Amino acid sequence: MCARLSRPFFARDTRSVARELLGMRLVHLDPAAGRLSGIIVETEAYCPNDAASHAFRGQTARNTPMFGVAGMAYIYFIYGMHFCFNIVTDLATVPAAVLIRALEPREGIPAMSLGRIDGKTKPHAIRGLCRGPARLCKSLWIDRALNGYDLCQTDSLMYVEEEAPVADTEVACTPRIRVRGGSEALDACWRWIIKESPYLSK
DNA sequence: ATGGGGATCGTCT
DNA sequence: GACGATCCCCATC
Repeated sequence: MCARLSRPFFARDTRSVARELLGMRLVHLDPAAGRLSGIIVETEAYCPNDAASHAFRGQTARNTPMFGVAGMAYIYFIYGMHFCFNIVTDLATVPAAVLIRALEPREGIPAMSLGRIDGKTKPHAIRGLCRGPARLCKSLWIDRALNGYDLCQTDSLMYVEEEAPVADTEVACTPRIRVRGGSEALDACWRWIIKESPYLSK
């Protein structure tokens, strides 16, 4: 119980990692907010040689974490106001990552709601706190400061905790949300969900 | 329940 | 200079 997923878990085929992350617990021990966590219910794989991946056209300043070590956070800023959280996978020389798209909120729910209050955004019902990649970042107090953070250090403040595996019968895969890059990238079923979860995006 | 548009800025062409 | 691995609000049905 309470084992943290270690680097070998992430240093594997990206699609397997995306599938097996379902049901695991993402934890952030935020110095100000305290212990925040949720069960992963929706993921997307961004694979090597994937036209929809930020790494597809080579290394740049933004995507540098994807070229780093498996188990690192890759956090990017999008639409001028949102962050999205990925975990780097596969081998160091083959850039790939899993986007975490939705969580079932578990611990620190009052602090999650607090994190959403920025003067513009209204408080959310629990169901909406982590439903979507940008919403879960906001609720878990994840931002630019954690870009490149290693989730696999023994004293890490952000990590994935092992939970009971989710059976194949509870899982489905679909095309990814809002990606570009040609029919192969559009059609590939590289988004994994826990079918009956009420906490999915979209 | 569903759909359109605005917000807002870092990144790459 | 364009646009994005998004979200929220409001209008309409």
